[in-house]
Amino acid sequence: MQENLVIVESPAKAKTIEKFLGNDFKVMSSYGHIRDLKKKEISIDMDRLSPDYEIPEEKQKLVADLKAKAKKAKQVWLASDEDREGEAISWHLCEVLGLDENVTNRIVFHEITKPAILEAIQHPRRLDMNLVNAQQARRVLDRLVGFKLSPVLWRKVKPSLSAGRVQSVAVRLIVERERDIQSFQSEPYFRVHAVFTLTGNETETEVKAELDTRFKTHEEALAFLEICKNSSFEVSSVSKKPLKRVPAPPFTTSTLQQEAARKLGFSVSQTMMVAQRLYENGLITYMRTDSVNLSKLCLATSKEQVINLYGKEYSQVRNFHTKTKGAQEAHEAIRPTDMSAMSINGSSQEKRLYELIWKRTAASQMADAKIEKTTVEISLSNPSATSTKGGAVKHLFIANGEVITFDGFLKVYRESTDDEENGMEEFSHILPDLKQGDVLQRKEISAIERFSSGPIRYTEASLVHKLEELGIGRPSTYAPTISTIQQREYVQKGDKKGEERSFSIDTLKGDKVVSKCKKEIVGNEKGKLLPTDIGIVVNDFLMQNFPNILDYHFTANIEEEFDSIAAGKSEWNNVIRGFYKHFEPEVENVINARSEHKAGERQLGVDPKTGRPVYAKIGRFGPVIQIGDADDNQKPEFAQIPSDKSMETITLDEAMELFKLPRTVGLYEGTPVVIGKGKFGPYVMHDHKYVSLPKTEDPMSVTLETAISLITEKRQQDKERHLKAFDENPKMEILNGRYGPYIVCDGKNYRIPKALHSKVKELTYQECLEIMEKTKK
DNA sequence: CAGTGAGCGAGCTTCCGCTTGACTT
Repeated sequence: MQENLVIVESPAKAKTIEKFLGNDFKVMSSYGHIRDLKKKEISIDMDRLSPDYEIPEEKQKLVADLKAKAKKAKQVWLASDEDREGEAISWHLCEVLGLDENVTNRIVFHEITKPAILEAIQHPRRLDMNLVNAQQARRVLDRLVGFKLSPVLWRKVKPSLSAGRVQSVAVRLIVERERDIQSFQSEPYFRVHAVFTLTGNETETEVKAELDTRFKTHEEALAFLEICKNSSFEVSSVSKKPLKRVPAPPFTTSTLQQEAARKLGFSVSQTMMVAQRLYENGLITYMRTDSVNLSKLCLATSKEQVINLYGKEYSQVRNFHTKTKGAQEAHEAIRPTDMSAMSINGSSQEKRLYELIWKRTAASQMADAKIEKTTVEISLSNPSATSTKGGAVKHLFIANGEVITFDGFLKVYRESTDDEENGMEEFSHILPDLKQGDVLQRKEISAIERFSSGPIRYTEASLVHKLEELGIGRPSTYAPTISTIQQREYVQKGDKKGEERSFSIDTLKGDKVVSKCKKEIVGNEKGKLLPTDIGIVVNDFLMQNFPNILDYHFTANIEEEFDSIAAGKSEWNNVIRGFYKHFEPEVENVINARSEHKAGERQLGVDPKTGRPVYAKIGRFGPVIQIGDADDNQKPEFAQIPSDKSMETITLDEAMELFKLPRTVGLYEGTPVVIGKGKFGPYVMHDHKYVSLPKTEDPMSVTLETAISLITEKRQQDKERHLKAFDENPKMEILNGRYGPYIVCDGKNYRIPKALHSKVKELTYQECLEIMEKTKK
């Protein structure tokens, strides 16, 4: 029996540490927190503001096990993470396992290496109750905010909604960004590009340059091209400047999520799932971290690897420091556990994520990239322009060239940006050797119309980045927060279709200016976060009634108070009381404010036929249009607002359109024939069966006759659908679908080769099995 | 790839942070 029991948070960590510690030590895991506020109740005594903890059902067995092992051990070592949450986990362990907090050993380490663990064992300390209390304050505050605000939303907006310190700010960011985009006015401007030629000894090289001025109007741009017509061009200066690029720090959770999204197209939760597997297989360090620190061991092996692979001049050992607000740095940066493995075995996703992590880590230990930037100024002189304006033409063409003189870390890794327009090109542009006084020939000069671009929508990953910047949320909650706001339908991940826009290009070539008008699609965005009507209404409601909670600095400010508790300068109950004193009456006021109307409700006008009021509002099941009031003697009518319209902007006319369908066109076989509109377009419904309306038919004017013919046509089709059944296997059938005959078996579909289409009815059971086998992959 | 589609009438919903479960033979 081991004399020592060490308790850590993660089972994978426990396994590794046990190897370092020898036979006297048993290492177990708490699997995170073992105790929490009750799930379904507020669980806080409102008079004393004291929390009421319980061990959740799913943790009972584990806790019993820990208890038994702790009893047998002579010495228990609490080795949860060195941050607020970790300290609290240790305290809960003390309480639950019946350990004396005044004597129990508390140890911490920031990296899972043998020396770090042995070092930690040498320097145990006692539990830090101030830190524990800071955590209790954090926990209680979040519960109060969440469990007091959410019910207000149930009453004023829609049941089952939620609000919280983190998620509500995330939604706010998205709603405000969307409004910024809507109100952005794009302005046109004109940039001038030139292609010159330099005639040397029997060679002719091209020089591309851009004018240093952007014109506001088409007229100015054309006037400038006119000046160019009989201008001469000369290199007026050449300057060379060395630049350097430095590698990005190693990955944290947030930067890993961003880069995996940009480079691999992973969603935030996908990244975390793949990383979790890599971690469990011992391939990378812990994936939920805000630290950019690397262990000494990693620095040493990285150095060795870089020198081996790329040579000594590529190596540069670097230590990085975290700048992120509120970072708690309980772990290392995310890195391969063994830098000598450049790649691993595993699924393709695992391989790709691992390689990304390897490259980022290696690059962080590599030399700066050196770049030589050349700037060439090309002046133009025009005799006639000079005479009219009394001076030389004031504009200059600028040609920029960048040559990588030493690639350094760029050999393995370059960080991406969210700005898709500026990709790699800025680097590789090479200029010919030019000298001051060189005369250039103009080949082509074009004025291209461009448009100022507004803010861009958030992606999952860029939202995480923003939250981190504001100090809101933690590495373990970024992914869950992103999914919560989508689950609540505050936000949707979707595509925003671009709009077509035309722009002008005027090109001066020879003595002629050729004008063209081209078209482009702009603003096409994929996988961006868009606010829904519900998200907008909830946000506006919370902003109006609880602006302090939604304040972007609320978390940062309250964190200062938690820090003060952790430093022993304030008492945690007082901090919570101070907050609740203001918060509670606000909640009471809002919930008691008697109002006939739901949040976000808007009257569009009156129904032209009946004169009853028409509203847009969030109904029991989402955004609806309502005609009439609930207390009318005539019941109100409802229609769902389709997803391509928004509650904020829908007009009375558009709203009234919604009530024109479904409409009954008549009776057939004694039951009504109804024309409706579903999510797949207009349809005919009769006797609980549906037939899609062809695009050529207008749902508003389609007649009973055509509807009936569609119904009978469909019946005929259904009859012909079942081509063949088999006695051998009732689950197998040959069906006729939109794309011809196919085999369906146990819910799965298999295509039949074209050559057999004419004789599908003769296919035997055996033959079908063969086809299925072949088309499986 | 292989068909889809309504209207909803009691009781419950909800927070943020830690961490991975998964009953047998």
